[in-house]
Amino acid sequence: MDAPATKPGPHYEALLQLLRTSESIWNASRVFFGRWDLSPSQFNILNVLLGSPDGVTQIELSRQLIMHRSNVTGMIDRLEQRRLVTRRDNPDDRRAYLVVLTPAAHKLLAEVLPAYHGAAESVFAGFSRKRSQMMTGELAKLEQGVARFTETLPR
Amino acid sequence: MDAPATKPGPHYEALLQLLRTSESIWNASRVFFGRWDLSPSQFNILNVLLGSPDGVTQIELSRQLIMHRSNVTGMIDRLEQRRLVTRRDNPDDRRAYLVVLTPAAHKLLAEVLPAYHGAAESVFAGFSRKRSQMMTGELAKLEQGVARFTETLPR
DNA sequence: AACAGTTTGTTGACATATAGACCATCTATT
DNA sequence: AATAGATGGTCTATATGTCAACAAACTGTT
Repeated sequence: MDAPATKPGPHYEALLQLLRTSESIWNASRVFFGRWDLSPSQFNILNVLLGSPDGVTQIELSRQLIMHRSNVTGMIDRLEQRRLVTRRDNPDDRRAYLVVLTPAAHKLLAEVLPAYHGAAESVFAGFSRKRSQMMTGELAKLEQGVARFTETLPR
Repeated sequence: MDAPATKPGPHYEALLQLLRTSESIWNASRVFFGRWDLSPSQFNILNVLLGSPDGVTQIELSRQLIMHRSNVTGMIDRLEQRRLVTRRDNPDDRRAYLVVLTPAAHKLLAEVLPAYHGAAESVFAGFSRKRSQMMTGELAKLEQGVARFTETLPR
């Protein structure tokens, strides 16, 4: 008899389903962005940069995308090699760069973004706008629950 | 004027929120499982194996966990080094192993699982059971939408 | 039985991710 | 001004992930 001694319950089920769903979205997005030779993570970086024409420091990118700063180094390296971003010197802080999009990246995003929005619509076919809004609210609340929980953890 | 020409809409918002929420759950789970020196991915493998006492082939693991089979090789390698799983020869198919949990892994999971279920409850504090069930249903439906969409993609 | 096509696991190349150490630089306190 | 502490970016080591190519073994057809 080595069955687990605890019964999962609907909260646990929801958690697993959430992770499963997001994983399938992430995988689908990899195929989707592959048409432009982009990874989902690369797209996310470009997307953040689009909102800040004056440039964003790498540490700021790491915060917005919830990744370690050492990871940003390599991501920006590869995007720079592909001439999609440039590291601009920051006169206010000689430690930090300001990462900005190149014109080529703007052109690329002008093509990708509408397709991405369209893809979202297609995935949510059968969901009313109201239902999506409800879902966003629930997920945001759940995210707060996660944050609350994280603070109770050691380390 | 280089603002994006498309308006996102609530479906798009929900998609982004879903990805954000699941990312924060994943990060929280990394800290959580760290107490037992496990990564979330390692836990997921052990969790699947727990449900199949007769063992699971690596390709089957890759399907259930939605990862490439080449990734399973390394994951099982490391889990085997830590003596949490063993590769058992499969008489019915000499290409494939049957991966099974060691007694040590059973012991570990008996400690981790209740804590994990408890963590799920804590994260979902403020959600009724019914609401979580609703959410599971919505997410499952969304996952189907993703699958449908994926089939429309080239490649 | 022989063959073609498929499937399983491994390998190598690479991208993406964390963590820690390190240096240069910034900030605050004295 | 000097210095102590914090911060930004990089580097190394390692884990996790994809993909393509390969060998061994399986399956179905003839």
